[in-house]
Amino acid sequence: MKQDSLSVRVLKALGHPVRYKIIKYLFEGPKCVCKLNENIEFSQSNLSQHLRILKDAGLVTCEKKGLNIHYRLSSEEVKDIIASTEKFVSDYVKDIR
Amino acid sequence: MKQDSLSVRVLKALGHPVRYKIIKYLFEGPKCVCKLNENIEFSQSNLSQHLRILKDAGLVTCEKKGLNIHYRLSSEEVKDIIASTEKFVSDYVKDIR
DNA sequence: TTATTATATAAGTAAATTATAAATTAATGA
DNA sequence: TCATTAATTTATAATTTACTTATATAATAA
Repeated sequence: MKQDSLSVRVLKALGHPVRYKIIKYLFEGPKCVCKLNENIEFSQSNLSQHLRILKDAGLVTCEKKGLNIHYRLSSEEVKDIIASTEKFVSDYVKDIR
Repeated sequence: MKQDSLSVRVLKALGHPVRYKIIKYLFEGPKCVCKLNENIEFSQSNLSQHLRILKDAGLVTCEKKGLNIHYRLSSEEVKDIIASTEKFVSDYVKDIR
């Protein structure tokens, strides 16, 4: 049941447009916060908080490089979660609204 | 980008302990609401609202059978989303807290 | 037709989440 | 050392979500 609540945390972390976008952007490889910030429509502070949620869920890790901090997917398996979700959506979810 | 927001909706729907539990229970096959209700610690009304969120996300469908309503997974692909999440969690997420 | 059962909806409220702004920390360079 | 830059943390306001209670709907049985 502990396992389940960790899964819920992961899904919840992914279930927000900004965090989803960050994760997909990290598919390309590690990015520093300043780079991520260019793609986010909100404040840098807000980005930082979303990154912490992703980190707490275990989805990303980070590494300091001088003044910058580089974030990356913690595992290639993160991509599988996104892939299965997108597969499901494109096969079964009709675009109502 | 519309595709992405549907994916976010799916992930968000799954990212709640009650809804996650419902989905996993439906792995066994279709269940009527009264049966689902036995496994949920909250009110029937609350269950009903969670079911609507799952339905709006396209994760479940329902069918009336007399007085009862049976819910089922809309697709076997829903299981893949859960499976990839659990795989990730068991491989990479350490059990802090 | 009336009562009963199963489920959904509505309205209200408490709790959680999201975003902003301001303050703080840490690394680097002058 | 002081200033600058990158990022985090803290506080808080705004919004959203979750749950409860009460009410409504729809199918069936009496």
